[in-house]
Amino acid sequence: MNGVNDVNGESGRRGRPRRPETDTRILQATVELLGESGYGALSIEAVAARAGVTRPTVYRRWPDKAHLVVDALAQTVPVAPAPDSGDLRADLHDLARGLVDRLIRTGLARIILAVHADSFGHQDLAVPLRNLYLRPRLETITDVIARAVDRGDLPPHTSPATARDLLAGPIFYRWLVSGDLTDTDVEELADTTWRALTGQEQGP
Amino acid sequence: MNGVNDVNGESGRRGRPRRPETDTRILQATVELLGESGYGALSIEAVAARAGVTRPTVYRRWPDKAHLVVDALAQTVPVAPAPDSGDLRADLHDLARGLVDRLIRTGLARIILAVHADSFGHQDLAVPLRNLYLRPRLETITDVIARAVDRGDLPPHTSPATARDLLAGPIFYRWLVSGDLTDTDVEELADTTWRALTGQEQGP
Amino acid sequence: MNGVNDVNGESGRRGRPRRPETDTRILQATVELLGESGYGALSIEAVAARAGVTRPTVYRRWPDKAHLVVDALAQTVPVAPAPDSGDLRADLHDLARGLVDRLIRTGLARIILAVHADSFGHQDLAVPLRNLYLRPRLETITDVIARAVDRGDLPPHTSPATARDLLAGPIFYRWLVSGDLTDTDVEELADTTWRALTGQEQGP
Amino acid sequence: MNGVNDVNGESGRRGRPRRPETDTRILQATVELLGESGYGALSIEAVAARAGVTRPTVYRRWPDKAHLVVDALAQTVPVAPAPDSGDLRADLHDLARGLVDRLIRTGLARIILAVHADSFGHQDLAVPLRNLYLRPRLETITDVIARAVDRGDLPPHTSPATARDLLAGPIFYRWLVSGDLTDTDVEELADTTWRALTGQEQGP
DNA sequence: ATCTAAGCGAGACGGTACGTCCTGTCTTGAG
DNA sequence: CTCAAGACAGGACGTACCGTCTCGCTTAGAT
Repeated sequence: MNGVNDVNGESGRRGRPRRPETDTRILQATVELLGESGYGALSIEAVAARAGVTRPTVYRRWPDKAHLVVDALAQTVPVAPAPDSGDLRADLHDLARGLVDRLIRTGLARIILAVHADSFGHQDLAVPLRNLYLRPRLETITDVIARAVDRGDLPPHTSPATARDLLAGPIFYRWLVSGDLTDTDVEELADTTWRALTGQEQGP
Repeated sequence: MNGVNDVNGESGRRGRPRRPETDTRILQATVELLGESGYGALSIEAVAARAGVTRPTVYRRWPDKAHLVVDALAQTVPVAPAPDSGDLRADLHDLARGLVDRLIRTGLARIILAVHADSFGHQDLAVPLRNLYLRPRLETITDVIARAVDRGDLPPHTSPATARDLLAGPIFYRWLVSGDLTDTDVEELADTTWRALTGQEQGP
Repeated sequence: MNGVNDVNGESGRRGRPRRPETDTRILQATVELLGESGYGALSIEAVAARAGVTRPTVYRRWPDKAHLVVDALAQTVPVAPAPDSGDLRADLHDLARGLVDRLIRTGLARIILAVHADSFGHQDLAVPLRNLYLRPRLETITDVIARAVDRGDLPPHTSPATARDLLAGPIFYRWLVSGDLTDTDVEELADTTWRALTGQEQGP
Repeated sequence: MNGVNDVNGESGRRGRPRRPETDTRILQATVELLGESGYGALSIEAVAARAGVTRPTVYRRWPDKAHLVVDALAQTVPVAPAPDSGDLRADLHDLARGLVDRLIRTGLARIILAVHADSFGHQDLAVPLRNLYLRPRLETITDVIARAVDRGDLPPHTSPATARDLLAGPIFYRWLVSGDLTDTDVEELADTTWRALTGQEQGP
């Protein structure tokens, strides 16, 4: 639960304790620099300088750039609360807008993509990324679906995971291949997913 | 149509002409190294060495790693032919399997993701990536949809682009968040999309 | 007499003739750039660019930087006329001032030093440098001495070459080790040499 | 006294200390390569390779080739002891032979000339060159002169600096313009200088 | 109160790669 | 044959980071 960083892992209590402020400053610097220049251009050197810390101090806590970034994302990006208006269609639109506003428009999606691309095949990175970062955020969506099933707004055999992929997948894919995403696009895609899930008369 | 690399662009034919073989060797080396170690770890240095060429020779043709990789992808990854069995469901399954077999299982998807993450905000890179690489490959999917609409297998107001996002989006999204993709997953997601498009009784 | 450069040496009259203007422009550019940034920083590339010519055109005429510079110096730096006032002391002062004004103060001495340092051991360079550049300039001095011997102002066994070294050597040496040379220094050194040659009462 | 290189200069003793061996190895390699191919052809790259060190390690200590070479000369070329036979004429011959044997015949003079040519106008280079390298070596000569004045072998108003220039200047000048120097030349020039200083019957 | 282990800033170090510049040679097409 | 243009192999430039290491100093809990 406490990230990739050991934070005085089980072993240690002897010796001078780490200043907790140092952790914060490094993560803060990481987030700032990610926002300014992206994952590829991020260097440990720059993070350390921005945090007013030396490189070894960073390496004492995180083994490399990727692990550092995962922690920075996990501890910095807030998990949005799951919408619960009682109306599935409204909730889906809410979720869709949330994805766009909090991930795509802020540039976060780009960073996460880069970390993902870097992490494939590195289990020590991909696993924490999924557990720390993704899981709680994905659950926001599956919770909404599960509640709709409970309410009877969706058929009982509806798979929350598949429904989630049906909502978020097309949005990210559209963004990826077109490079842009208008509000109308998002509305339309959310509606299409809602119709697909509920079996309303066809679109798109 | 001739890539990011100028290939003796408009300017003329004066001076010693470029050896066309050199282009090929560099792109070939790029593809090989991408496959071996991914986009992040790719260095121009290594590409040049593998191609039996000096670094300046590479820089004469492509301004940086990203542009080089875009060209390498565009000229190397084959565009799969659009399936045309006459049966939409079969075609969709075919397309879905194709995405997985040719992009995800080969590691290409990971590379494309990395290039994308690098390219956002760099129009000189993102635009060629979309025009040279993505567009022809996306058309394979929209062609299948358009033909199904013509045949009357899909409602006439069906948007090929949206249908495309509905098919490919969930697959990539699932792969992204779970890190893996079984054949069953793919079948199920393709079926869900088919049902959503045709309005068959609901899943998933 | 025609320098290191072949200037359509004996062999050629067939084919398109060389534009003589090109020779001039290249030498001119060389002298300018030498003055601006010295011998070490001079590049054939820059010479060609300044002369509005391509690199191979330069290489067709001179095999390398050193040969080019020797020719540029020989054809550009004027040979000062030998002073002949009838008074040896005045002539020596004149020569000394000339060395300082035309070589040291203009930066030429520095360039010649660099070429010399580069040329040692390269006979194909050192020989033309001495024959084309140095010899005519050294003769200005030995001529003055020889005339003074003829006039009886100096003992008949005076060696013009040694006398020359006794005049010019200390001046250059002083400049070399102190980095600067005041008018008084020069006067004093010239006087010392005059006294040494004529056997006047001792200094310095 | 400690060269152009900081050698953990005033700033302090924090951080991992430099291996002193590294300094030595780099200077050693510099001297060797200077001897093999001269100043112009010397590259930091080659020095680093020969010293078994990487380029950045060299640049950490010296800003460029010229500074490196100045230190290499200063720390490597021994200062010859001043001759003190009690006989001025013998001492002058001794000094002259020393100049030729230790500077000209070893190729050192050529290197020093090249550094000088490079250093003019660069005070940060010319000043250390004079202070570290030249000054102690020039003093060998002026000491001899000063002692001769004390002994009464030279007139009391004799300027040691001028006398020094009168001895060394002609020798270097002769070497420079003729490219060679026989033992007889040197003897003759030293004698000429001795006569000039003491006012013996004239030569040359 | 001392001991001892760790944190930490500082900076050296061997490396790899960067992107640029220049060298000297070559290949083409035009004059 | 000249010449402009420009490709090419090669080599060096000076810089930026990497990840590791060795210092001296500081900060604490354990003794």
